[in-house]
Amino acid sequence: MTRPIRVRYAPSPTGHLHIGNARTALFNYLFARHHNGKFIIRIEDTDVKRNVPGGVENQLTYLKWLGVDWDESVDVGGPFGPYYQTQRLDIYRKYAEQLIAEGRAYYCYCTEEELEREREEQTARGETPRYSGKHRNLTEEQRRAYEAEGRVPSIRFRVAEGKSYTFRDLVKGDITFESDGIGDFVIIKKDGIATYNFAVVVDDYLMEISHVLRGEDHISNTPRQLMIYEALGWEPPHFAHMTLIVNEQRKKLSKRDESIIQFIEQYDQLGYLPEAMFNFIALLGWSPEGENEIFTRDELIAAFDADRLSKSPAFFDKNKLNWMNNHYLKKADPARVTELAIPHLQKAGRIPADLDPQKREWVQSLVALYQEQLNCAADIVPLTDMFFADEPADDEEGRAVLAEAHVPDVLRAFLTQVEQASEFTPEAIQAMLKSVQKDTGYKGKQLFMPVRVALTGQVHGRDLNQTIALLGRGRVAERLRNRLSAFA
RNA sequence: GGCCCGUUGGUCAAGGGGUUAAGACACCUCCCUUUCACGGAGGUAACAGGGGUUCGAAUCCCCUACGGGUCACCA
Repeated sequence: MTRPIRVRYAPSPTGHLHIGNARTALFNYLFARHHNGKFIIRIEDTDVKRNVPGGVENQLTYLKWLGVDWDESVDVGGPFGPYYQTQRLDIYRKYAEQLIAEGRAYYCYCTEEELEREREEQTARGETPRYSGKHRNLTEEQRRAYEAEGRVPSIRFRVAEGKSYTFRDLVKGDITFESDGIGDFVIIKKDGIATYNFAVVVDDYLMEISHVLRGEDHISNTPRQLMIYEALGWEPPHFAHMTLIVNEQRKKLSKRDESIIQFIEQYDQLGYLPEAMFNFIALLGWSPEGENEIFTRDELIAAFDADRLSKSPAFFDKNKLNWMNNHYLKKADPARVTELAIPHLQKAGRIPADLDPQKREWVQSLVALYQEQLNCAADIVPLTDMFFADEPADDEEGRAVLAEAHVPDVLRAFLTQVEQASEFTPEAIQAMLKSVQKDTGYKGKQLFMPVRVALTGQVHGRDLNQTIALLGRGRVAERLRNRLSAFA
């Protein structure tokens, strides 16, 4: 308990940084930083077939993007390396052999097909599928016979009978498993590579990990790991199993789930802010004391407390994420938001790939005008449709406004002002509308709505003076004329 | 199916024997605003069900229901 705090995030490089993994990494990071401990990233690449090229880089890149940093890993090294499990194979083998020598593990020559058949039979009988222990006590002679057949063994851990294993989970409290529910499990695969349950124990021990914070889906792995700690005579770390993140169907977020964007990279591409993602993810399965929900990274480090980890599943509420990102976006420097928005406008073909200074300034003003409405930078495209369309697209409410009898009078008076204007700034436009009010006698909604809808097609929108200024005199005059001729 | 875990407003989510049962999102009302937003102030609304234990249960225990996780030579 008094040993130094060392925690780790141990992803398998099977894909891009997933929201659930990011959460695990984040909580480990917060825990480490809160306690002035070390945060380690270890790559669990023992399933060689599933490793994908670039998987490690993507994980690290987007962790950095989120604002997470680490003390030891594959890129920065550290005193407990190597940090790729496939570079630690000899270590696992050594401990596996030790277990064999002590009778705690044994060679198993069963083939894939034999095991499969066994499982099917058990399932058919309504039993829990589990290894029968067939090769538990092979004689030396039997072993030689299998070897002669050319069969390659795996190594299985010999699970004790009639024992129970209890651990104190920092989130769930005491959890107990009976060993009888667990069959002898493989620790070294036929290909000579350690399985997850074995490698994780050896590494966590050798890397002096003090606390294991991981997803609740690992609870049922814990007794197996406890058995290995026991067999090797090692003291296990403290465990904390965090609730899963679920979708609106209350199911664990799966990578195939279409309803929720799953990867951090995608949020980056859509123009979500890293500090908003950090804040949002930190609240997934954890809650701070007090009422505030907006936190900087340092505030979260200061506030983080594993005792406040939630027991019930965390729902990934994209509405709330949007609200939170919007909150950060509103406060962000307009220049920064503009940089985020530009690629989206370019991709949509709204603005040229290389912007001249004048156009750039216009885009900056456009983004600034819409900044407080953006849930993410990509929203700029649909929100500004009417600046780029030939004609504004009228919605239903807009059509109702235009049907009012006084509309042509207002538009005509405003057109006159526009044609005579010497400048076209928001201030000038405000003055023009004031004149229209004087000339026509219409004010308030009666005045503004016809102008707004005539120019934008909608009753909702941003500040009218600025909208008109950004539209530009030419387009404004043209739209007004088109509207008026439609009335005629 | 076995084993494990969970269940507080429409949605998240605090609270772990005595509370007017927080707060956020959404929604509604009002204020600000000559339009639209932003912002501000209010409001509606919850302890899955049944048994215990207790002077007292959302909180502790048991059962039921529902939801989830896991049962690999994946991690």
